[in-house]
Amino acid sequence: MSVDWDRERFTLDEGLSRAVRAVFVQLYREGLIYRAQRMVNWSPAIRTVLSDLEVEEREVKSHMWHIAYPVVGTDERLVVATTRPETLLGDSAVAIHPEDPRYAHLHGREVELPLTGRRIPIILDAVAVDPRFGTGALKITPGHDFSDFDTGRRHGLPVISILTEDAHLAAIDAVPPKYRGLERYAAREAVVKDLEEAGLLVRIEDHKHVVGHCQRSGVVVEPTVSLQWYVRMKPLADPAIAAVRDGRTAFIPAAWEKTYFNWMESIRDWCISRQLWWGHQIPVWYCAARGCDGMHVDVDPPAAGHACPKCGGTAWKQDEDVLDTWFSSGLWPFSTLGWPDRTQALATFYPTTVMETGFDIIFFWVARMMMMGIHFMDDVPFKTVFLHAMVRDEHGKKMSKTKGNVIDPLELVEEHGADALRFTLVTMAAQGRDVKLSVDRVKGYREFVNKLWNASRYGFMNLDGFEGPARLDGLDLSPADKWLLTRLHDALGATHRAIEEYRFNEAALELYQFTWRRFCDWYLELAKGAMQEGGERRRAAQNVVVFALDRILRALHPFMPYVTEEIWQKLRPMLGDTPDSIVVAPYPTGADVPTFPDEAAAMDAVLEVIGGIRGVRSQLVIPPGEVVDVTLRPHSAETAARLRAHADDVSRLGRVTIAAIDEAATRPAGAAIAVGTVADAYVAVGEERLATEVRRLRKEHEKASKDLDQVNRKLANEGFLAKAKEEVVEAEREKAEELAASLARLGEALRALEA
RNA sequence: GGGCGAAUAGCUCAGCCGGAAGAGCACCGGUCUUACACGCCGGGGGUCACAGGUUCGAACCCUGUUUCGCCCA
Repeated sequence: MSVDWDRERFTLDEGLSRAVRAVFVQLYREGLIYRAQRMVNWSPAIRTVLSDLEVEEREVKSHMWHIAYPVVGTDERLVVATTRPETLLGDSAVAIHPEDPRYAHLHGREVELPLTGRRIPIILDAVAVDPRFGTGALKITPGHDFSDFDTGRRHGLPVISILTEDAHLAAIDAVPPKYRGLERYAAREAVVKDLEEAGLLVRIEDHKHVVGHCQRSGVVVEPTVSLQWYVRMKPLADPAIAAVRDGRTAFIPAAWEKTYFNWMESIRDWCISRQLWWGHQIPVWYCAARGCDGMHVDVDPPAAGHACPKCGGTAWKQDEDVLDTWFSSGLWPFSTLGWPDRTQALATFYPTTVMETGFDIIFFWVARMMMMGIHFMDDVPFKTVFLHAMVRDEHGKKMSKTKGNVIDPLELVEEHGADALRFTLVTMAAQGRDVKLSVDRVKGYREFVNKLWNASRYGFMNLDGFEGPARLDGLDLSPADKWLLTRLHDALGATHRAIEEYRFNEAALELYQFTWRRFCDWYLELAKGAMQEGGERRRAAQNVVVFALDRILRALHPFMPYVTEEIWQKLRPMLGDTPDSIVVAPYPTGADVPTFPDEAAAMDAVLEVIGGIRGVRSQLVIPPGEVVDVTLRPHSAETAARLRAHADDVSRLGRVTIAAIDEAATRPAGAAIAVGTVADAYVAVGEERLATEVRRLRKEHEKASKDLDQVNRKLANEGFLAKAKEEVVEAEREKAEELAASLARLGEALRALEA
């Protein structure tokens, strides 16, 4: 799968722009777009309104100022608590709870608004006022607070906007001249100072509260009343909810569907106009005649001489605002394919298959594509939404420039390589979890890249005289070859399945384990024998190496693109007919790799014996340079035959000389005993090491004994025998037999040594 | 305040339909064996946050608690 760059698009391209206008006009005509005067989030930094989603709530340490408002006609003072003292200049009322006995006598009275000389009413409001919170009295500033705006509407209070669009105090009657032109925080200081001097500041408390910040600029958002365009969301959201509920679109990981539902079901209308200089200008033209509110809403501007339906005027002025960028992004799945024209591309590619993106824009983008796609195309925009993990810093924090905790991927690439970084990200991106990027792991996987390179190098070094193309038929494949091919088949199958299920980390780890643990650690070591031997054995090993490398490289390519392409290009001459680049080579599924289950199992037995010998050597501290005698005692004639066939491999990889392979062999003097499930190995370590060997065997004996007890307890449990699945019981029985046999031989070995 | 998720080896993380715990790094011992010391061989290390429950059997399912993270108000 690769990118079709011919289809690269920018949302401000002409075609997409036409789609945006067409959508706006249709939604307007359907009554789904409307214009309204409301309280909005205003960013004084970039001087535009923001949608709810663009506002980031953050907890900030601030203060709660308690301010006394003198009650008109009495000596009393009504104390209100506020986090924004400067906004008192725009207060329209003070609210108390109608049933609060403390204030019952104040019903119907007025207070004098400090610093202004204005009088404002005391109103009764059971919705906004919680008598248990603070002083039970609340200043109402409908021009600068969401909740106060609603309260103001309930009581018909005037809305006073005291701030300019860059959050300075405005030159209006409500604002005393001395404060005009002050920035909002400077105004706060001035107001607090003046209140204190006037004796109206009762006290200041420390207070933590949540404040909206502009996502883009970081400044505190200013709630402001203004006239904006909105999309009515519910009629669009309902079908989009249904589409996910009935499985027409599925989220992976599925847990995100909850997030989607949660938001969609409590969706609010979307403010789409923005006061920015760039973007899609709103396709609405207003009649320029004074006092006329005629409008022209269309894909194209009014033609010359087009008369206003209300006043007959012919002068028009387009709305200066532009649309929220997500408005055009929401059309992406069909606007990029030529909509509103019914193009061939649209017919071919819509609905699309997979949408891959970050969970942080499920609301911004995914949900809106769903809504717009269903509304305008009558079908979902994609069948699957795959949400990848998000890379966080080592402490799990979201990286951000303002926090300064960004790990620059280019630096990591510089240090460890692009392949290592990509592979690390894939292995760490388990479904539903975020990635805490660990540099140590990148280092670790860089070594994997290096390992692959060296393994290939070894392969090429042994290919002199090899003609190609690599093939598996007509060869005298050794058990080691067959073992490798069988394991390759399984690994590729497991990898392929994992990819199909979007478990990319499992796919990558499967290939890592196979490549390093099986291909490099075992097969290439085993193949050294064949390579040295020459003849047919060498020819078989060469073919298998080339065949396996080709599959490994192709399978790893999506995870380590550079090194795999580099090596693969060197391999190509030995592969016969291939595409020019690994990028377009078919992805291996393992289906075409032959398997030999019996030989593979036989080989595993041989590997177990080698492992046993190595374990004894290492634990008794016999240096690798020291080649020692070993006598093998297979537990069956079958194993005996296998070990004879692989005697060379056993001696080379175990660094031993095989003295005998005999089912009736007994321990020679001075030998340690590697007890295995298929064979025991008597390793000549010398009398001086036997004391250590006794300790080692005792430990093994103890462990086997403990394991056996556990299994036996299970098998003695009637509930287990009655209710567990048959194959589980059978597996436990086999385990018990194996352990009992090992235990017996370990006991025998110990007695022999202790005698 | 509501919702979602996490807690597993010293660190970073896997662990599928419930059958007795895995990787990478780090650590310890041995080793420059003719692809690779960025390597090879071997080893130690876990009360799966806590408390209950369901089950023959729980890291996994249920309930509660604690801590942390994210989203929404």
